[in-house]
Order: sequence, then structure tokens, then C-alpha cells
Amino acid sequence: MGSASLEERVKELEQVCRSRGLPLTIQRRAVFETILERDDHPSADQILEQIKERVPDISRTTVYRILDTFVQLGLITKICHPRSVARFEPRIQQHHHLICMHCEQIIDLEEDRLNGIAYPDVRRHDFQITDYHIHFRGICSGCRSRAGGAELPD
Amino acid sequence: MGSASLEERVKELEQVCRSRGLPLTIQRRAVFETILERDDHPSADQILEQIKERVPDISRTTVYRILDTFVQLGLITKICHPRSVARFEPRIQQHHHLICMHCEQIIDLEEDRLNGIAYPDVRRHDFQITDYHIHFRGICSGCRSRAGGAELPD
DNA sequence: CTGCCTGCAAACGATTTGCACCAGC
DNA sequence: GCTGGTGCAAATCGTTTGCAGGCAG
Repeated sequence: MGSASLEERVKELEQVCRSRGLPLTIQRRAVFETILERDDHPSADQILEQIKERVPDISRTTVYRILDTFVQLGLITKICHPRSVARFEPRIQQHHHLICMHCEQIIDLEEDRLNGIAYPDVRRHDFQITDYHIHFRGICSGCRSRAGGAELPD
Repeated sequence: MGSASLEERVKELEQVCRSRGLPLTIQRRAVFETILERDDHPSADQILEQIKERVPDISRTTVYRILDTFVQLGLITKICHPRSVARFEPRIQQHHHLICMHCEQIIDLEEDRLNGIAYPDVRRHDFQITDYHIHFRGICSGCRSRAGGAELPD
């Protein structure tokens, strides 16, 4: 789909670091590549686990710090919702999510139609809207079949 | 607007507790009334501070436990977004939020038009959508005037 | 070289849990 | 009276911070 290749995105990382005068360390490159390789929305600790395969001595602190830096730089997005720790995703273009209320799984939605919603009238709040994001909440297929609609182990 | 009165909502609490066999304690009533009285989106600790005025010996633990119970019962909603602790709101009907990316303030939106968005086609995910919620992100008037668009102390 | 980055360990803040006691129904 | 709720203190979990050395530019 419309997403850039891994290599293009790594180039983007290089450019962004260079333009800001930030050193492109082994750790930064590895965190970026690791998050790009996944098609889900991993937590900091999930990224840490996976990255240890290629940079075994990386510390948890560094992963947290790098993820935060990438969010500030606009390279990745941080997602947060109740009952779940912070998660990260490499996509920065506008898109929306399905969120399973049982297993907290997050699924990306591709529908372009959802990107064209007119902004609400916020003159009375004098608020300047930059963008928006829709969560569709519900139950994923796995949880539905596992539980038949009743409660789940968790 | 279309929101129920405080008394109606307290009745709702009584009914829900009775129907589930949950004791309606002083603390539960006080937490519910406190959150209803506010028109913002308080954190657990903000609720605790305010509730101490009427139930001085209530413990923080209890507030957390009660808020969690209310969320399970569908009486209130928990909201979470990056860079801010969990917040709660008494409104359970569908509505949407403006979120200031500088001060993390959350503002309720009333626009009905936003409630009629057609669900996306999720057949390939086999996901059952229950409802949705839109965050509009941007900058509130206070932060804009304080900072003129540049960065903020926080 | 110089400065930002990293790893370690300790601090931190929000939230949860174990347990003895107490209060609704 | 029984059941579940509450308060307290301690544990936990994710995340952040202080500091001494290391590496990219």
C-alpha cells in the first residue's frame, strides 16, 4: 500500500538526524529498523526484546529514550489507550485504528474515506485543530470466537 | 444539552448497583457525585482531592478501585492519551474530544454530525465494531497565545 | 576533540495488591 | 451474619533521571 519501503524510511531517519545535528548511533538505527519491521504496535519492552537479537547490550533506558526522541522528531507515533501500556507505530500518515476491548489489540485501518471528515466548528473554543484520529472500538475475531461474547480470562 | 440531571444519574448508579448486587457505599456515592459535578476530565488524584472535602478519610486506593468499578459498569469512561495520566469523565453517550498537544487539556465536542460516520469495511479483519471516538488534536487558545506557536515550557 | 549518547542503578509516580477490619443488605 | 468494601502499607510496573564513561561527527 502507500507506505514507503524500509530503506526509504531509514534514509528519512538519516536525513532527519543529520538536519538536526543528532548522531545516528547504532542504537538509533536498530530501534528504527526494529519498529519498521513489525506490522503491529509494539510496546517499548516488546521492541527491547526484539532488538536484543541484534544489539544484545542495549539497555531498556536507551530504548525508552530513543522512542521518545523519535516521537519528538515526528518519525513515529505513540499510542495510548486505557488498560494498555504505551505503544508505538512507525506510520505517521493519517490513519485510524480498530481497538479490541478484550485483548487490547490495535489494528490499522486503511480506509481513505475516513481521512476526509470536515473539522467541527470550534470557534467557540478558539482551538486550532491540526489533525484527528478515530478509534473504532469493538471485539476482534479471536476474542469473539474464544469467548462467544461472554467475558474473557483477560 | 441532552445530558441527564445529577439526580437522574445518581438514580442510575443506585439501579446499577442494586441490579448487580453491589453495596452502594458512602464512598461510591461520593465518587460518583464528585465526578458528575465537574465539567472537565479529572484524574483519579484530582477526584481524590475534591472528594476529601466531603469524605475526609477516603483513601486513594478506594478512589482508584471505585473508578475502575464504574468503568466496568459502564457508568463512566476512562480516557488516556500520551503524556498525560488517565482521566475520567461521567459522559457515556458518544461524543468526541479536542486535545491540546501542549497542555494536554481535553475539551468535549458536541457536534452531532460527528456521530453519524459510517463504520469502515472491516470484513477482512472480521472485527465487530461497537462504537468509535474521534480525538481532534491541536492547540488550545491559551497555549497559542502563551507561546505564539513556538515551544512551551511544557 | 567536543558534545551528545549510552548504560547502569536508583528514583519516581501512578496504580495495584495483601490483609485485617468494617459496613451494607 | 455474610459478602463484599474499605483503609493502610507495601509491592509493582512502566518510565524517567543522575552520573561516569564512550562514540559519532
